[in-house]
Amino acid sequence: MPELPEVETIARGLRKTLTGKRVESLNVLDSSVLRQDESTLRKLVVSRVVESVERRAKLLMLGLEGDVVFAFHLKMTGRVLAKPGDYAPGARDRIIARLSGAATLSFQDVRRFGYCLALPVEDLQRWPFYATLGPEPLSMGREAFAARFAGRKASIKSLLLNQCMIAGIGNIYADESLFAAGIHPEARPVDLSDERLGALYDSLTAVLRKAIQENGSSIRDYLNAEGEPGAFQNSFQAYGRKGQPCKRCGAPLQASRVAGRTSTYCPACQRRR
DNA sequence: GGGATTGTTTAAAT
DNA sequence: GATTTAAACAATCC
Repeated sequence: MPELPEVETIARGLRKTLTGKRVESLNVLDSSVLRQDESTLRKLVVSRVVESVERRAKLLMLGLEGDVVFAFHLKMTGRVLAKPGDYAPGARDRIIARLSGAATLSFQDVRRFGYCLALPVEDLQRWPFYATLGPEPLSMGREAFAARFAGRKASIKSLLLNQCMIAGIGNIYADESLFAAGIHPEARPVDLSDERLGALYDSLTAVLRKAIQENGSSIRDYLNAEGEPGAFQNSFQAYGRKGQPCKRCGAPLQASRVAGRTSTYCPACQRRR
């Protein structure tokens, strides 16, 4: 579930506690979350200082001393938590890093869909997933967004979820932004004016900013770096509200399968074209 | 126990 | 080749 706002919230929390601290040891409790040999990971991570904590798309990226990036993808149920130095690993922990200053980084994932990967920065652009990521929604701008989507014939929902088109959007924020803009998930950009695409951009960025303010959305698994849930799930207008009244017009929300996943929308406020 | 859940990759179709 | 669609996959929950 962690999408852009959740990963951004985690990054902000970790930045405060991990920046400037040195990785003293790494404990791999479940090697299935690795994308490389444990020895390679260890060589790239252990004994390096954490210089920065950033987010790109849904990736959490620790910038390490010596131009190395330690990246985490949380997929559905991953967590990255800042714990005290005496933290004892639990059943969900996959990787534990002990840092100077009595800090522990805990990478948890019940379902093990998530992964982590350390790379020298010069190899980042050779990582196909990273190299093909689309622009960041909060910094690309309204005109660039409209131009990028204009003329496309796939459903707007599938394009919003496509990380090559735009980075960091998942099912929650796709449904919420389409509701806010009054656009049907199956609408095709080719049928939408630049004005409507621009309005979608405004809705999308407003939803993302509000969600970041609220520390993300917690459905069942997401926690921020401090182990606290987010609050944006209390502001959902569409996601997961099938059958409940539209908060704008009162009509019952509908759900259908678009781009292979459940999409919840208001049949009255979000017309197909 | 079957269906739903999700982000990404891969394959297939257009 | 570009674009679009669909299926597959990971593991767990209810």
